This record gives sequence, structure tokens and C-alpha cells, in this order.
Amino acid sequence: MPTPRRYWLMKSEPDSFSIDDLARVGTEPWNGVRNYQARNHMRQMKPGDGVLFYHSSCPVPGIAGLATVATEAYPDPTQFDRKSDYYDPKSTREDPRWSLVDVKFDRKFASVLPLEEIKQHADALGDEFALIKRGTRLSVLPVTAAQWKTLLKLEPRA
DNA sequence: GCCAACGTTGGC
DNA sequence: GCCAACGTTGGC
Repeated sequence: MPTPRRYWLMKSEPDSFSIDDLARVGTEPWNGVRNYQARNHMRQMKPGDGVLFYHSSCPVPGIAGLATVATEAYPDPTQFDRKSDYYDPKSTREDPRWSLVDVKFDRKFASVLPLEEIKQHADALGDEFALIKRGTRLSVLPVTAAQWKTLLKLEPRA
């Protein structure tokens, strides 16, 4: 039996990589994640999983569009690159510490679904939803099928 | 720019 | 293994 499709939310600062950037390149290796929980989530991903593309640290933080997981997790090459900001001297090729997946553009929302509005639906989403839980800074987090459905219903139409 | 929350590092 | 210091995230 095939593994059911799962859902995730991935944060990106639009100043460095936005939904428009993803639309332009089509597919992007999600490099630079240096948090174990976020990494572990990426290691669970399967091609075809749904991704909510979230803009963080910007004037209107929120969900900017949809993407799809395009690969299984594989070692993040930037961890071996001495010139990269993401270089990790403690990681080895024999035992890579950091993983990533490729993420493929699906579509851009007509406008960003603001975090502010998402928070107003905490009842439907559940207080434990990491996106709206106070103090959670996780950049890659799981989304349940019910949460996915709820959030897509909130998608701005214009 | 501020600051709360959290993760990581490193001395002991 | 504890915990203080430090760095980072990310909303506001």
C-alpha cells in the first residue's frame, strides 16, 4: 500500500527566497536548514507531499502559495562547501549531518494568507499547531490533512 | 530595532 | 550532565 500523501509548511524569508523566486526557478533544493527538528521532518518527506510556502520576517508574514516535495531527502551539499554560509566543519561525507529535499512550485496565492488571519482560526487548526503556538520558531513543520484543508479554505481569492 | 523564546556550545 | 552565555528566529 502506498504511503498516503502528507503535508508540510516550510518557511522562507522572501528577501532571500520568495514564492516568486520559486515560480521562476521551478524547483529548488531547500538548503541551509540547520535545525535538527526541521531536518528530521525533511527526512520524512516523500515526493508528492504538499507544501505550504510561508513567508517569514517580512511586512506581512503568512502563506504565499503551494509547492510539492519533489525528491526524497538527500545530503545538503552546502554543508561541505567551505565558502558557503551553511558550511558545517563537523559534518562529513561519510556521515552527513544535514539533509534537504527539492521543492517544486505549484501555485502562488492571489495574495498572502496572513498569519494574523490564520491565528483567528486557532479553534479549527488546534492550539498545538506549531505555526501559531507561541515561541515556536521551527522552519519546517508538519501539517495535518485537516489543517491543510482548513488553510486552503482561507486562501484569498483576490 | 526590540525582545521573547528557544537551541547550541563549551567550561566545569 | 549541568547550566550560563551566546546566537538565532521571527513577530511586532
